Amino acid sequence: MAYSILPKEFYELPTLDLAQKLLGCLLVKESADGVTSGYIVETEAYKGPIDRAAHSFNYRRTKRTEIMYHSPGHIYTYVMHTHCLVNVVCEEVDQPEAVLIRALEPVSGIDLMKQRRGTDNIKNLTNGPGKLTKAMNITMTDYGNTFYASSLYIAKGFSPEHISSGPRIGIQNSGEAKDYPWRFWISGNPYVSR
DNA sequence: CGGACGATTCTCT
DNA sequence: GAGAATCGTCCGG
Repeated sequence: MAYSILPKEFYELPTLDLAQKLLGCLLVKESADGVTSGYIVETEAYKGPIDRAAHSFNYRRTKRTEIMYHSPGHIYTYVMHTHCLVNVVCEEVDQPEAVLIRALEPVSGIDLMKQRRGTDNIKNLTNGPGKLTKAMNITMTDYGNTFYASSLYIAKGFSPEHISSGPRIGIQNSGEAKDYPWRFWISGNPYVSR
């Protein structure tokens, strides 16, 4: 194992804190055709109970959101249109909050990412939540596993010099929640989605 | 069982 | 900036 996997204790932080602490960490996926990895450069926090933009708003509990009620560090994958999105489950059991991973800076397995994405433009491989899952072959089969004990895991990376924050993206119909500044990214990083 | 609805992306204009 | 692609989940009948 070449990377230092973060232990499950790492995830025992408030959602907004964890969303920022995940920036700079290394997301790694081991699959049959190779290993891909990238630094997390952009995240969004979804605080279910009080957040109209979250699937788990007001403790809404369905088959899909069930995993958010589990312990922190679980993997929540979700199919949106034709794409799969990946989240880190946060907070204690029965507290349905999560952090969406929106963008990565490619580190290894770049040729494989290019092949899966059908482009040679490195900046276009993982600069969006649906793009990075395709580049790394993250699918619904990862749903319910954990980021500290599966073929999809998060390892120690670097500490960003400066973090920016702002409103989240793609949630225009979420009332007052659309203005919450719960999107975080590494300032100046060229792989941020927008 | 049918219909509405996206935490998106790509392709034009 | 607008529109289509396209499909699992969820809810109402």
